[in-house]
Amino acid sequence: MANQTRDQKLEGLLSSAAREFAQRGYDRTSMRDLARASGVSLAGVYYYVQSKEELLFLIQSRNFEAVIAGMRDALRGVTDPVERLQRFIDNHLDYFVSHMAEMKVLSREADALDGEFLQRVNDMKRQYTRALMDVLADIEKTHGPAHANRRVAAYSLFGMMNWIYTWYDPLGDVGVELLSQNICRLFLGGYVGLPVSETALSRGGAG
Amino acid sequence: MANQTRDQKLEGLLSSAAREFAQRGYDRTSMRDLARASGVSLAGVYYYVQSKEELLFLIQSRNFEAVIAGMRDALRGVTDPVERLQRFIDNHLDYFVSHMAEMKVLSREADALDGEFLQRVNDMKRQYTRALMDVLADIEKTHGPAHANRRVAAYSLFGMMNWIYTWYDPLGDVGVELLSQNICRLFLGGYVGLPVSETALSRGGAG
DNA sequence: GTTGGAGTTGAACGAGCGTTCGAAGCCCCC
DNA sequence: GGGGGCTTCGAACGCTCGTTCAACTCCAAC
Repeated sequence: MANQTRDQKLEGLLSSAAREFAQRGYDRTSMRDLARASGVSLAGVYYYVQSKEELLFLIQSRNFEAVIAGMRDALRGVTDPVERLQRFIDNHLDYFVSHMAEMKVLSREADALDGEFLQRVNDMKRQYTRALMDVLADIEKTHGPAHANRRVAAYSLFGMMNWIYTWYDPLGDVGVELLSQNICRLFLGGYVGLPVSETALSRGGAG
Repeated sequence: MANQTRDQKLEGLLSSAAREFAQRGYDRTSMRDLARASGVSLAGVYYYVQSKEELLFLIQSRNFEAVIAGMRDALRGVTDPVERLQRFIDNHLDYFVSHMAEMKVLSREADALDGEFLQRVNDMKRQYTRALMDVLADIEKTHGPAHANRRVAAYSLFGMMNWIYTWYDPLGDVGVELLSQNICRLFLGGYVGLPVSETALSRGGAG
């Protein structure tokens, strides 16, 4: 291994920490585990990072920032609301699948942070959620009334997308393109495109 | 407090443990926290339970069993595939919302278990997933070709439903009936009922 | 009144945790 | 060849963790 700059070494530390956190979970992973995994001594880790919590924060915030920046790029100049949504979903899933460990940590260890760290990540969450809800509002304007509450729909879409950390295998037979297309279609048109007024969809008694 | 049977005390322990695990997370919650929360001494907890891990297992398996049993009850005798799906979703969300702490623990601490404990919970997961996929297969038979891969659709639906532990407030202005109706409609008909063949839904280049 | 088992406890154990720190290694520049 | 700032490290600190166990209380049965 040739010499690396300080930033490069921090990057490497973050990346192997993300892998460890994703595999064992944040709390079950010790700083000694991280040291071993990244080939530094235990004390050496603290030269790059002030605390274990900061390590988690850096993983979460850097990747969330990248997702948001990618989303803004992907939507820039696109005016058709449906295409905007499609790009939102594509960006999210592309980034998720190609940064599985980091995004698993971001999704699963959401409330392992405290104080200002937590606040800053939550700010990004609000920002990102707002962006999706704005896209949904545009879609409603052009494609008629929605079949569901906008906020419920937004969180449901995030649920579909983020839940993949529990089951999706990037090396399996479902490629990320198919995954993205499937989720996009599911969200926009449903599993079988059943009209909302369908009798069976009304709730209440069994009759 | 009147005298309680051993089973009732275990039940109470499990219930306050679920609350603590849901709030602080399994790993960050100590046996001393649980003792304090359930009004027993630290050693007293071990009279009812063999280990912290067994405590987590009992929370997960008992509630998962209840969800599965409720689902079988809800589907019994119902033949219309769409209504079967609706009841599957209703049962899942009703139970989830009325047992938020337990279900949050079940959803989030999925891989904190080891060995046989993990295996037994995973068996239930397979069983439950299989049941949903069978319902989806029935729907395809009666309502034409699906707009998405069946496995992806099943996991997406679980994602929508389980993700609620990150955002849903049972005391907020979205009641569980509305939530269930929304998710059911979203899954079956999509957000705005867009036909799958819609040009904007085809993927590929930006053009 | 004594016995015995169920329920409960305080105190302790060894282990592992996150973090710190003084000292050593390294390498470029004078 | 020697000074000086990055970088790395072994060793330790204080603390909390999950778990154990002998001893205690309580109360129904005899």
